[in-house]
Amino acid sequence: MTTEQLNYNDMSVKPSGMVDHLSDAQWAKVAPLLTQHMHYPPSEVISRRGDFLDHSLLLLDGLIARSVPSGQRARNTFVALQFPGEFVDLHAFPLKRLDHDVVSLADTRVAIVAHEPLRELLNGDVELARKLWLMTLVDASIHRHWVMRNSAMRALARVANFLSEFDARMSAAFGMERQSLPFSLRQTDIADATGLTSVHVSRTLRELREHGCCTVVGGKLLIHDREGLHKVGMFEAAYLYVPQSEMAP
Amino acid sequence: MTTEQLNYNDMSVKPSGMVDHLSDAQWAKVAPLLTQHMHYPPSEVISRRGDFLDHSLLLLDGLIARSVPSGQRARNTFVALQFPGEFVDLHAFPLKRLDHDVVSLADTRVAIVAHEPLRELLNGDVELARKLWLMTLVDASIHRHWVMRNSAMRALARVANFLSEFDARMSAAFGMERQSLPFSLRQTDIADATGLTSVHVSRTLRELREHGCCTVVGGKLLIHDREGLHKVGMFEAAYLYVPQSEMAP
DNA sequence: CAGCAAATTTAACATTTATTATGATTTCCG
DNA sequence: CGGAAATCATAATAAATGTTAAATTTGCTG
Repeated sequence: MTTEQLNYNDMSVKPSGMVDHLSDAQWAKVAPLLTQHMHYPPSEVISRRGDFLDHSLLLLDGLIARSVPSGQRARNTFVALQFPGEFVDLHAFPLKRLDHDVVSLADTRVAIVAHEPLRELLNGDVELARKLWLMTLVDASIHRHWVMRNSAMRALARVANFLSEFDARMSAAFGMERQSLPFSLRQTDIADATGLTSVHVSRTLRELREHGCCTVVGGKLLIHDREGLHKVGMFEAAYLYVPQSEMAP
Repeated sequence: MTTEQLNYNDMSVKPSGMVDHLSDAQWAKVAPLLTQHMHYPPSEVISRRGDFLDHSLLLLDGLIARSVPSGQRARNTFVALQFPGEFVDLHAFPLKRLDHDVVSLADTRVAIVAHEPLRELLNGDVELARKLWLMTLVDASIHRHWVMRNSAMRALARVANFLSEFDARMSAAFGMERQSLPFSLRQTDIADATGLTSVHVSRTLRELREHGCCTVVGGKLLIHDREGLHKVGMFEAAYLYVPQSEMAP
């Protein structure tokens, strides 16, 4: 569908996105561990809460949610989304036990990193180990932002901020900003991610549309006015710690 | 703010709490780095969002909030609390730049770990480095729980769950469960941590009192019915990854 | 293309939580 | 001990969001 996909098939080329925190030399050490790929259709549970994992996943293409049972409703709550070029559950390497489900939200391709060879690699490369540590800490920074967003922002700003983050992280994954992004989330998924009901998400998206900010339609997110969207959502990207090479195109 | 120089012996006993993830031998390596102590009165800003840190803090006594400007209101939002025996901002070691303020919520003592000697120590001890990585990942797991709590639980369950976590983490810090805990949070602090208004927190605490679960009064949290409190708050402690020695007394 | 299932939109209404304001209580200091 | 400031409690009201249900649209599959 897009040229970016071609790059991901060849693991010798470092994907854009989070793994851009790694130098080319570091990527050259990690890539040989990514021998096995998997493909999932949307809405597949890839790993389950409570599982003890002996491997982690690098997301190559598609979209993944990290999901926990919701406090009171029938739905789930998304505690994180992962975009192409990001590790999905690297925290399972030190932590072992998973505290959330891993669910595909699109046609999704991942590469598997077994923990045993990863341990050996990292034992011999302190700098690389620190980079991987850093990547999990960027995840944590994003978690903190989600706490703020879902605790302290009203629906309109909340959804605008969420979509701004989606846009920014997709831009990092693509290596460029776009006016039209693939968007495989349903409104119930936006609801799960923002702590709103899907009915209210529908109302809120209409508002954003009427504001002239953006439109979600037909599996696409159309950004009409990025600056306006950021303003409504009070969006500032610092918490994403996007690597340098992404910022200067 | 006051400074104290400590000798090596004061830190030779490993505190309870999060650092219990370390073996005694590992603690013996970390303790010599904790030469400088600081003391803060309540409501002091210890580090600021945007700061580039060359050190991290280990909380010895008191309570600390990690706080960000709130999305829309005049208040702040707490994205994390740290308890004695926990590192406050160890993530600043790989990440450098702080994305939140660090604020004392009680009379608070911390030990300072400079990053430079820490780097040298960790370069020579892969296992220890992995343990510190793990500690920051437990923080991240707690962040995810906060996302769920503040996104998907109603006020009563939310506050009950929050107080259950407070109890559980204080128990880990003390090395034992208590019926009466020091509780230096004001109702506005609970509001900042749960994404409610202080007025609604007041109502909610009354409800918990009337349920016979617990009472917050006079700087103390009195647990009348721990099981009932957990039930109202749907609290399950797995996400805290409390080290073994804490669980089996 | 028909027909079905899923997803979205809309409306009416209910509930939860926020806001504002005021009085009561506690805490802190001199 | 007294008085000021902070904190907490409560009430009345407003606003935001949830709930339920039905109509509409979309997308998919045969």
